Amino acid sequence: MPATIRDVARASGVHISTVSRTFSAPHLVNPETRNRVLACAERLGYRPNRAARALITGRTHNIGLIVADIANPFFPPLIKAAESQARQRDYHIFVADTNEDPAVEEDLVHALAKQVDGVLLCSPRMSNSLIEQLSREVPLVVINRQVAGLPAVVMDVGQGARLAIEHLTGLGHRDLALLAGPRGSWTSREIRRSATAAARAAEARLTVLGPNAPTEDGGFAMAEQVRRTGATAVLTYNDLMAIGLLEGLDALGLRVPQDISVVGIDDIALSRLTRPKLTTVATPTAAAGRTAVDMLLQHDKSASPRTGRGRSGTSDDRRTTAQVTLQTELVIRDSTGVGPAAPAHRAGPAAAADRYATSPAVPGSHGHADPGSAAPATPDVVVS
Amino acid sequence: MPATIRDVARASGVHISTVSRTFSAPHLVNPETRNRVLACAERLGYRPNRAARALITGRTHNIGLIVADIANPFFPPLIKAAESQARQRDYHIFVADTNEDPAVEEDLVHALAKQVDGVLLCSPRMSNSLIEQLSREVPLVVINRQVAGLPAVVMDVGQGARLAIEHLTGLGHRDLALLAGPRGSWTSREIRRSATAAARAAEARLTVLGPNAPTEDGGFAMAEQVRRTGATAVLTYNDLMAIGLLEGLDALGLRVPQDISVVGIDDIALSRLTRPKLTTVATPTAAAGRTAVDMLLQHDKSASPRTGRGRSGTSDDRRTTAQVTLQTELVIRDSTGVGPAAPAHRAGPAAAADRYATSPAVPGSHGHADPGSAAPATPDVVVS
DNA sequence: ACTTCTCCTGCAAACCTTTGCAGTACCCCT
DNA sequence: AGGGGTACTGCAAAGGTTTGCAGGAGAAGT
Repeated sequence: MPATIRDVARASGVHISTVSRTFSAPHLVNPETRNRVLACAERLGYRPNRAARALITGRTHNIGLIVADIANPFFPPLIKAAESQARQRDYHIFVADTNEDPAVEEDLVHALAKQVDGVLLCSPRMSNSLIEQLSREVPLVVINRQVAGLPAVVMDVGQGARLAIEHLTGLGHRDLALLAGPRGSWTSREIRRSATAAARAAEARLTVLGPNAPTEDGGFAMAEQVRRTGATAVLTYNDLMAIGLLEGLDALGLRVPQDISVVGIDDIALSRLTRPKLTTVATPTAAAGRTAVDMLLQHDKSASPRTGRGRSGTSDDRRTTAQVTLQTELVIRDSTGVGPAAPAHRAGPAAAADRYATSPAVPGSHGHADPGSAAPATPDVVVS
Repeated sequence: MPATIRDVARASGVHISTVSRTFSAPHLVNPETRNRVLACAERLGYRPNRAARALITGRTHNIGLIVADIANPFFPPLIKAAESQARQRDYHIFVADTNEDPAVEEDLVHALAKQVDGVLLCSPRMSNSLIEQLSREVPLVVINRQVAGLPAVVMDVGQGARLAIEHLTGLGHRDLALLAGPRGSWTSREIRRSATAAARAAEARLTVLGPNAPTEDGGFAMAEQVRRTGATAVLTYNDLMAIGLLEGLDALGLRVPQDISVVGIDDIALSRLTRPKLTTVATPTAAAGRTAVDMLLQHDKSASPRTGRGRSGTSDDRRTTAQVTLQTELVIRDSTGVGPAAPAHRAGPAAAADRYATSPAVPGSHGHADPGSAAPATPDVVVS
């Protein structure tokens, strides 16, 4: 029913190749002819079939973006950044959600494979070997994970976790807990590794609890267990869990930060709205999205315009597969306070602020977060 | 570089059609042959090219889902519901975000057109005529909008707005304000229409402010203007704006609900976490997502397997294009209280609760929202 | 032994484009 | 008049798959 190139050719009395050129290389066709063709196309409502075009050119001008859970506020900023970056380069982004399920993840890569020029794999839960295998099917860029031989952009959560632990031990906490993330998460492993090391260095005890669902519910459910560890400070895999934990602790009658301190990771917009405001590790999600798109597109210059004269030449120009690491920083707000071993003259949530350079500029989105006219509005303290 | 059907055929010594059948109609090929083919395919890492397959079958088994703003918590539940429904029917969903920009919206429909079997257009900002035109290019189901001749699923926000206004006037408010949504939003028009009528019926004054960006910032920015209207109660286009407004009013030193009442629309998860908890109109987003997928797939049975013998037959089986309307309900929490004209013996936020049947069951997601052990935990009051 | 079936496989057209190559027409120079 | 451009257009192959049709082989029925 929809008009094809042939219909337009017939209607305007030219060969289909001329119609094709009218759209993909207008300068090659006589202005007069071109206008006639365009008019017919317009009249018939013709649009080039992108699937057919992709079949022969090998380029779809689409990018797939697979995320673990679209409902996690961590992802939207990344998605939006990727989209705008892609749009600038005349590409479109198709997003898909895996529900944290590795099987769905694999399935989606296959589904996207031939309809996109590459896939951005965000926080994948699959095994490394599977990812490598899939990368032979479609160009891949992984985000929040390192896979040998694949381009990747990771946020340095290891450093962030270290900062968080140092912040807590600096406040006098000696008994720490870590709420780990989901099984298969590279990020969770990094956090655990780094937090463990930092705790050991500070001679503090660290209990790791998990794996857990990286959601509010996941955090809420662990409140009781956290209490049982006797920890006076907790680091969580992400902000959502921290927020759930906040609620859970509240339900248990524990006050934050007086009885127990909580630190999240991600710095989602929501973490500024909780009571108390959440101390957290800020990750540069937007930058990650942009970078990933750039890496994919750059690596992608080696198009395959028709098979040409066969597999001659050195098609294996697997140039240095870059791995970009983005820095993180600690944003100190109100959910962390002094611990039992703290110097006596210090007290209150913000007591530790003076240990660091005070740069009140916080890179977040909501400029109005600290209205200024209302409560004292302690500015965020940022450590990096 | 990736293996094609021809490679597999050559390797297993059969014709390509046999390979094709091995994958798309296994029962038609001798088990022995089939195994040989499968083995070769496995060895070569062959995967059918979905684009090529779509070209000839006319079916991609993909569905496009276009939303206005993926960062708005309203959408993820809808997306997830659509995804799981689609997955059940062996379809994949590709999501794209328009940034609230009608031009991007149109562009995306074109980009998706030939790569999906249909597009779910969620809260479109385009003109009706443009939508109709696009619907000739690819099957469309619109969500949160009514377009003549197109299948649609809408949530009855009109009814919701009416309930909200009646709730407020019932509490004794006589001066109301409405924070409208973005230009081009059908939902916003519906709300406005219905709210105006309800206010008139109750002989209350209603000031409409807008259009506004449907975000926290959008709500925050209007606090001052709301105050200037002298209204004692406000209804907002969505929860995000209501939450922003809450912050804005707080910054102005106005107390909610003592000085001013606020009602949102959507009942996003976040609205249960604000202080005070937000009174809001709950919309059945998940059901909408599921329904939309079903409508698309059902309307889609009329596949076009090859052009066959031409345009014979009655291809114009444009069967009754259904329009489904989903009910909404009012969830009364703590952001609404009595107004100046209220009976004297009533006071406090929950004072109006007894006016309605008290059904504490709220359909939301977070089962732990009311821990029970903590504060009195007033259960949500639901009106529908 | 002949027909009729069933089961399997191959052939080739079709889907909608893009693009290298070749051909035509015309103009400009010398 | 002849040579060399330039500007445009047509031809046909190619991309990877599906599928109606027909043919071959063997089994079963008469």
